[in-house]
Amino acid sequence: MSFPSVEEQLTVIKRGTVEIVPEHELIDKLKKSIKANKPLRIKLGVDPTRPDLHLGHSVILRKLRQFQDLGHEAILIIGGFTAMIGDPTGQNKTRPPLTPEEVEENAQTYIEQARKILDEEKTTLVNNNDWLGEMTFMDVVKLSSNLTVARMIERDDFSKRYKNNETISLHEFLYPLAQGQDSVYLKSDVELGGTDQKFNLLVGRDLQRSDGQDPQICLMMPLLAGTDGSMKMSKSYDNYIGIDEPENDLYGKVLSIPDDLIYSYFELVTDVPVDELNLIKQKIKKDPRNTKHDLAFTLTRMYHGKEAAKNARNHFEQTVINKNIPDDAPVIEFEAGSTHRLLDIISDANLTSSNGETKRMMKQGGISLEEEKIQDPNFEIKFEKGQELALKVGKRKFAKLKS
RNA sequence: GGGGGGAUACCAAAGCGGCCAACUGGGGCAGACUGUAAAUCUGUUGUCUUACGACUUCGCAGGUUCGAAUCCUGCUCCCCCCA
Repeated sequence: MSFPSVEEQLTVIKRGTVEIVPEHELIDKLKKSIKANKPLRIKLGVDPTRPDLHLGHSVILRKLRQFQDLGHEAILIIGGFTAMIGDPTGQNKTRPPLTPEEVEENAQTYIEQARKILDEEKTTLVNNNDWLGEMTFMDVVKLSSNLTVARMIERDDFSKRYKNNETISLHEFLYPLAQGQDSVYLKSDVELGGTDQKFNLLVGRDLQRSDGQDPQICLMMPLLAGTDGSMKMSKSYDNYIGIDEPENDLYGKVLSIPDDLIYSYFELVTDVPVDELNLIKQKIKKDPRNTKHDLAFTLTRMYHGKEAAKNARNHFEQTVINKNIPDDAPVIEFEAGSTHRLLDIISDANLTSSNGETKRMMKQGGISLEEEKIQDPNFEIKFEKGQELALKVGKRKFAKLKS
């Protein structure tokens, strides 16, 4: 196996990266790796608490993938043990610990989704419960003597919670230690993480050093902004775009991001080659509309393939721009000659959550049949043979009524 | 160990015996507008009902009262202060 030059590798590695601590050590490691023809061990720990991966997660997974493509060894740690503690990072509450069964289940879901991004063949998968779970209380005591309380409460999240009189459970202090111990155990060369992980990543360096190892490089990626454009993408803010999302939703959601996020999305979550990024920057200025469509297309293509991406674009143009009923709308069949209240049809098809909501939407003009707004809650349809009516509920729900 | 405070709809947070299905903000939904599923503006936001109205909801279980989210008792959980 041969590696690309240090220069070439750095170009890939630094794409979108916020900080490399310290960069010169990374260069040394890369040089040594080339010389010895030995891959670097790249560590990424994931928390199996939230099994739905979104583009925010993909930032870091893609970085790991890039390392794989450069020939390095990707080690994906499922935090089976650490999930039982719960990462305090960015939390203002103590997280409820998970049971081992939940961890196992979530880990499976995680891997299934991560395989869309990683090269599965070349990924070493481990569970930190295998070694952290074996440690004795004495081991933990020794390990924790490496850190001080002062240093722990320096951390933003802890000090904020402390000031606000919010609970900090003692075991939360152990999280960074556990994560750092992973690095010691795995002898990692590089650990990836979001900028919010800096503290945890640095602890790994400390612990490795005190174990006599060459400390790992910490590589921080930015937190991807969510569809609202201000907060980081997160399921709990409901501003996320899932990688499992159906193509039409994926496409549409990407289009809903604010314009000034377009570039960072290209940089962080697409497979567009590095040397095309500058071109894209120009394009955004000239033609934000189409560039954003390109972004939506690229992402849909990455997760669903080219064909699906074309369909999604088509679907968006049809439904959102032209406000038409899409071809793939679900079909509801009725007996010819029967009469039904529109209200009941909508309820039976679960297109709204209650009759009250349906009536409200009717009143507000959100329900239309064959492009005609229906505002009478008692509106009835008498079905004739061979009839096909297009029903639109709100802006995103459609159905075809057939008899 | 001692003292104090709190639990309200998706979230935050008012209400503190009838006018409360419950102020307000966020979020959601809808309409207008737009290159957009963005921004903005407007409306709306327990269930059933065309409507009148009925029913369920304010941590849990009881009680007082013509009437309780509001008062009393017990329980569960959370937080703070002192030690």
